[in-house]
Amino acid sequence: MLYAVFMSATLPPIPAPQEPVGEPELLQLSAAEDEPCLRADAARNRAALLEAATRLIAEHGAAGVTMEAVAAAAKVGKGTVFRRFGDRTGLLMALLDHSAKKLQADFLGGPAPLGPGAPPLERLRAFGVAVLYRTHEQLDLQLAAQPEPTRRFGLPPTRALTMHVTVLLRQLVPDADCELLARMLMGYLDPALIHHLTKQCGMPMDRLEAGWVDLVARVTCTPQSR
Amino acid sequence: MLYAVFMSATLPPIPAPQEPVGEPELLQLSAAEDEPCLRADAARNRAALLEAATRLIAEHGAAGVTMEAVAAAAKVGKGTVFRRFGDRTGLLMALLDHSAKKLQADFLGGPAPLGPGAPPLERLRAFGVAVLYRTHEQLDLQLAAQPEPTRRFGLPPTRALTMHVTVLLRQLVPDADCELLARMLMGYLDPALIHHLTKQCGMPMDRLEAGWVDLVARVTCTPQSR
DNA sequence: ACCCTAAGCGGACTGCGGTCCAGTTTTGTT
DNA sequence: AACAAAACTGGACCGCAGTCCGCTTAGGGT
Repeated sequence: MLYAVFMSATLPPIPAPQEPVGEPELLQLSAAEDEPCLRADAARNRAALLEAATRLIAEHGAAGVTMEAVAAAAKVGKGTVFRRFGDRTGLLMALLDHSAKKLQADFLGGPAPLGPGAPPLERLRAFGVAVLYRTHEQLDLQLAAQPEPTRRFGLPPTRALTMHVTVLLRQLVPDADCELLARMLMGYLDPALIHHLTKQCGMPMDRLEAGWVDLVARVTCTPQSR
Repeated sequence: MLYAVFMSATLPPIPAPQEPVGEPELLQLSAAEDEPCLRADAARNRAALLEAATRLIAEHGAAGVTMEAVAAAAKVGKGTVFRRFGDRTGLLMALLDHSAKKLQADFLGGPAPLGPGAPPLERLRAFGVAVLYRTHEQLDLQLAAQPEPTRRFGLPPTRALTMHVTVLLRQLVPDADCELLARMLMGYLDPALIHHLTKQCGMPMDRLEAGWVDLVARVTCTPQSR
């Protein structure tokens, strides 16, 4: 289960500080393909680093993942870690990459009700529930991987999800401001919020799930509220 | 305009790491009253620190506010800053304290449509718009003051706002899960989101405002969508 | 006016994220 | 096989948030 992860890449080798674009642009499905084949040794080190990070998380929780520790555990210099992943957040996101890709594949081409084939409303419901549980499973990692507020919404994975929701919404409520609505719905799925509601307020997941369904119903002005 | 700010306190002198409570508890209006009268010198230093911080922000932006720099500018030891404000976030939040208190007073006891006296729906609309613009005015500070994800939702100011929305919602849609709905609506007002939409996507504030009104309409199942 | 104690103070110290660059390895070219 | 450019490496180095602890001082009690 691990090795697939180690081989998939997310970030450009040297992520030049990319200026955010003013216009929402076309869906950038596979945000990867940024790795124009690493040099042999680099690839090896990359895998070693991800493996080390995984081990450290398992042992000391996501909080215990120090860049220096990961470097040491992978028997590699600190600079190498940064060169490969840009920063701490980048490393952690690389660990989430596998599951992110899978989710994306599921709702883009997987079986109904998540994938195409089901009516939009059902897909939207299923989407929220799927994200909800995925996030719940990986809470600590998701939280630790949260970048500084300024970048939170610009990252490829988030944008892909938001875009998907936007598209579904456009089918359901064509004459609303679907971009805003989508952003909003995504807010409900924010890892930090899920953490707060479940861990700090003690809400069970069913309630969050029901909340999502209800929310979708309200936003789309569908009946069946609760 | 400045001095009122410097005199109002927000944080307990030595903020013991408070465990978050499992139960949502009663509205804790004035989250202050935590300062059981500082010693004269301490109060003086506190004011000096806030003033220094304000100056630094004006000169170098919120990003340039280093704890050491603030301490130096206020001619005070670094330890003093931390003792007084707990951490960087605490210091920045103290700077926002004044405007937070004002907002709170406005919707708790101020004139309609924000305060009591207007029907709940109007109040809710007005509330969102008010928060929207307040946040927009202080964007950099608000962003910089954003705590780590784990604490984002537990802080007194946020809780007060959420509670207010919850109460309004209960009047509007009594048999919905108003807590979740409120949390959701608050998500739309997240400083990070506002920053992203306005600064990175170039949306004008009117659109966000319209988005809020529409959102409220949908969530409460009121007509007048758009 | 003096003293005693708790509150406050400051700056040395630690740990981590992130940068830098001189040196090394890989890979394509002739 | 030899070479040169490009890519990668490692660890010294920097700045900042946050901690710690011995010293100072305010201010109530007598």
